[in-house]
Amino acid sequence: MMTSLILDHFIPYRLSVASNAVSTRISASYRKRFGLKVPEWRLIAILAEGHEMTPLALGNIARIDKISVSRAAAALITRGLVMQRANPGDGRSHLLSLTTDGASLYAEIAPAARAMEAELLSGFSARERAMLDRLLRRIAEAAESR
Amino acid sequence: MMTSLILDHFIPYRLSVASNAVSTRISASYRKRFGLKVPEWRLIAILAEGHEMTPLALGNIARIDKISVSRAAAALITRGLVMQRANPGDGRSHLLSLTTDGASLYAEIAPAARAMEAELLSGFSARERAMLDRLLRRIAEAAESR
DNA sequence: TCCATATAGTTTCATTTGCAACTAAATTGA
DNA sequence: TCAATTTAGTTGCAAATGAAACTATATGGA
Repeated sequence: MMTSLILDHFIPYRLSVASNAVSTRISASYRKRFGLKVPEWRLIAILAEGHEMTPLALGNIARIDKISVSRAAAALITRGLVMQRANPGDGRSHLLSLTTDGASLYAEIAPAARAMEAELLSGFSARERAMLDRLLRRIAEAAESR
Repeated sequence: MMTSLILDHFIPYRLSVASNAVSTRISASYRKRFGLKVPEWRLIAILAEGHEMTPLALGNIARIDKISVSRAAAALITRGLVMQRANPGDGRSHLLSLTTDGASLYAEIAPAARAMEAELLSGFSARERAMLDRLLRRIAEAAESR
């Protein structure tokens, strides 16, 4: 295929193409198999660690803005996957955690997610995976600073 | 910051975070300084190579679906940055190219884009940049296949 | 204490995006 | 040759996203 010189080695473009390709495949799978959107899946994955958490804390960890956290949390609560209780330390927010249904769903999704990742990275050596992980962290950090 | 174990080293997540961070910064800049959305910028960058091209060809190179190509091209034509002529080989499509205004705009944006990329990658060695480029290509290819 | 300001989270509204249906031209094959 | 199918591109409509306004609580300082 023909390629545009400037775009072709332009890292922001490469990043976008790679991210879209990966995200399209994986999010379609979350959606089809479990009825979850990406932000919902992220909240579940974080809450699965077992710590109660406010929407704000969740958003910070998941890198999701507060509006999306609010919507994702509302959807998960409606589905009975997440529950909330009053936050004793701050009346403006609630503490969120997984229900047993949420935990069961996570137990199903997590292996599927790992399998998809493994398939995606099947051509990569352990060194290459680690390198990719580190480079992505660094570039995200650089982009977020300032 | 606290991190979620499974998410933290999950490559699709890292990819999404990095891409969003980079894209947010860069696209805000395209938008503010030149009034261009990302797909519009991509079409311009490709057409700046000098070859007339159908929307289909543009979309394939830019990795943009045909609807977005159509909308981006329409916006660029309205702004007088891109022109079209009948495609002698196929009456269903047109051949697109930059106008002189489009070329001038590109001449302004390209250095700005390169500068932003340079800033973003200022902490990366040449080897690391090349590695990132290659790893991103490979993972996109893996995600797109099948 | 109590007012002013800041923060957490939600809701509303406008914009963006994406799918599906559509038009028009090209291709295939009987 | 001409009907059936495929392909290029656009448009209309519905869903998703994001910004700004809003509610409720918390915090900081006179």
